[in-house]
Amino acid sequence: MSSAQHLPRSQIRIGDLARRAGVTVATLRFYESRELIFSTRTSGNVRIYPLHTLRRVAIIAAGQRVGLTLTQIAEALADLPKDRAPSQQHWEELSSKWKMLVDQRIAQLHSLRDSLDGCIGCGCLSTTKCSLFNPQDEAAAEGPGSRWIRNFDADFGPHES
Amino acid sequence: MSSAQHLPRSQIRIGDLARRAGVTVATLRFYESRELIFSTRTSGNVRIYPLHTLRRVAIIAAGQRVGLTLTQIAEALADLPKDRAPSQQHWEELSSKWKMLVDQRIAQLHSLRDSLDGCIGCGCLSTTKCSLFNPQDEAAAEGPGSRWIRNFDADFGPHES
DNA sequence: CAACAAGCTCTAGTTAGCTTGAGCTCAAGC
DNA sequence: GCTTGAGCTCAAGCTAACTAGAGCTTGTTG
Repeated sequence: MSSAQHLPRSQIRIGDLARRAGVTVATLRFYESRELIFSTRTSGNVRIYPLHTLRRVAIIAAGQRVGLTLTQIAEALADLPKDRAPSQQHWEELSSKWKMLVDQRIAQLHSLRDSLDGCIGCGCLSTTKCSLFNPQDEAAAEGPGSRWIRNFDADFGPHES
Repeated sequence: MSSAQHLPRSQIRIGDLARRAGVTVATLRFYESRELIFSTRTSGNVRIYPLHTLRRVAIIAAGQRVGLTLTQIAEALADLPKDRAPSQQHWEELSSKWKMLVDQRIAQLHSLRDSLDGCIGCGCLSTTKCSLFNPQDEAAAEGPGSRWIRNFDADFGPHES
């Protein structure tokens, strides 16, 4: 089971896929368990991936870069054919969608930056007055670890400390 | 231990703090365990926070919005006085630093978007030519290949701030 | 034929940021 | 004097995306 001499060029075993895709074999098995990629097995139960899985893994990485969770990526990938490389049209749809998400995220960060800008001179940090603490851009809480600001319902009261 | 009649206005119990800050009491206790906020105790072991803790919590939320981890936020907060509200200068320093981080992040997203832009018209999905997919694939030849995606976010960290 | 590399499954651990729940105390009100 | 509500501690659980390790199989090679 070492070098893939007997495999058609269009197929690849997990170790080679991992090396070429730049992830670990464990990650690939994990992706497979999450149904992001698919394999067949040899008689000896060894995973065999179609070569274009390489592309799928690349798309997964791209999706993560965009800020999507694996679940969201899985949904996107579900629209792609499992048995061959995605067509140009497939990819165009996906990448335009993702581009829009990046654009949105950029816009959010711009408004966050503006808030910080405003705050620098201000320093009030008032939950009622300060734009930093009153974002109008309802945000997609992104990943674990980064909750978006929540609504501060009250101000600091009549007697600011 | 119900309504805070007997507390000075400058102090606040955890329940009220939670309500006014828009987080749960559990979260506040968690923040305290992480040394992001501090309390004294009554004879009955009840936490008493200085009122300006409200501001500290607001700053924590702002830091999260910027994309910092609680550890990074704790470092930033360590420069603020524990016993009173931060001065305007404190806040100016903090918010300018954070603004720079947001700017960096925006720049990163811009380059990501440019990659996607390039990819949309291209559709090649070529692992050799496409700037978005450019792992060390295909030219699988070892050697200093393209650094890619996965290290993209790596330098948004606390390293020296 | 034995060694060894590559694969396999399954379970558990990691980090971050909380959340949930059990079980207990304390002070006030009816 | 008992219920109620707010608090307390400690422990465990959760989600995401993996990582690590034990223990076993498979298949090629010297």
